[in-house]
Amino acid sequence: MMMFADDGTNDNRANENLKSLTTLMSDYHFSQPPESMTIDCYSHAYYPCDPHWSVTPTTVQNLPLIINGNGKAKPARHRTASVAQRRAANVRERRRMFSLNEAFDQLREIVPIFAYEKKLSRIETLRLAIIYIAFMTELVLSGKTVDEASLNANVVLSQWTKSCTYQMRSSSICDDTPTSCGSVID
DNA sequence: TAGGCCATCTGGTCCT
DNA sequence: AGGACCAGATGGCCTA
Repeated sequence: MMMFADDGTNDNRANENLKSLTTLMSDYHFSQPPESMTIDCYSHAYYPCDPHWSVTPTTVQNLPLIINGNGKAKPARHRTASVAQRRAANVRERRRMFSLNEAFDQLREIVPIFAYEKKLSRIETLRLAIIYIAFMTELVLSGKTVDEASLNANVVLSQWTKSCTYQMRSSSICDDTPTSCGSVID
């Protein structure tokens, strides 16, 4: 369920998201739950009523035990969130994801791409960043002088990213590790 | 039309 | 108790 209007282009998505977020910060706007849902259900229509959530506080005496990572049993946490609290959590989550996407945008500006006319997806950005870091590390460890490195780095890096982005697009050469692209410093 | 990508909602867990 | 973080689920949009 899309809560926001989506113009369908990546170029405008960030601005649209920013506007949507700004709107949400000042005036919550949520779709209403279907009439078929009970009052105890939250606005999200995908989920049925969860007995572990309640709009009214209750005791924890009758809650089921859950086993945590240490193998210890403890009472399931009874969430006594109101609809307003759940919606506030949704807003926080949207804000968090917006922040995450901002960081991805910053990373896209840093990672060099020469042959990629399309905006890098998040996973492509991460993979290319990993490879880029490996490349620069290898450059430093190669023992070349600063002048040699600066003289050759752009050329080598350009050729390398052209190859890598092309192959990344057509298949998944960089799926595994940075070393899968091989050494680029000779 | 299938698959990839993304935004969003949600509940669980951990931390303060 | 509440917030941050995370992963699963879902639906919309876009592209090959």
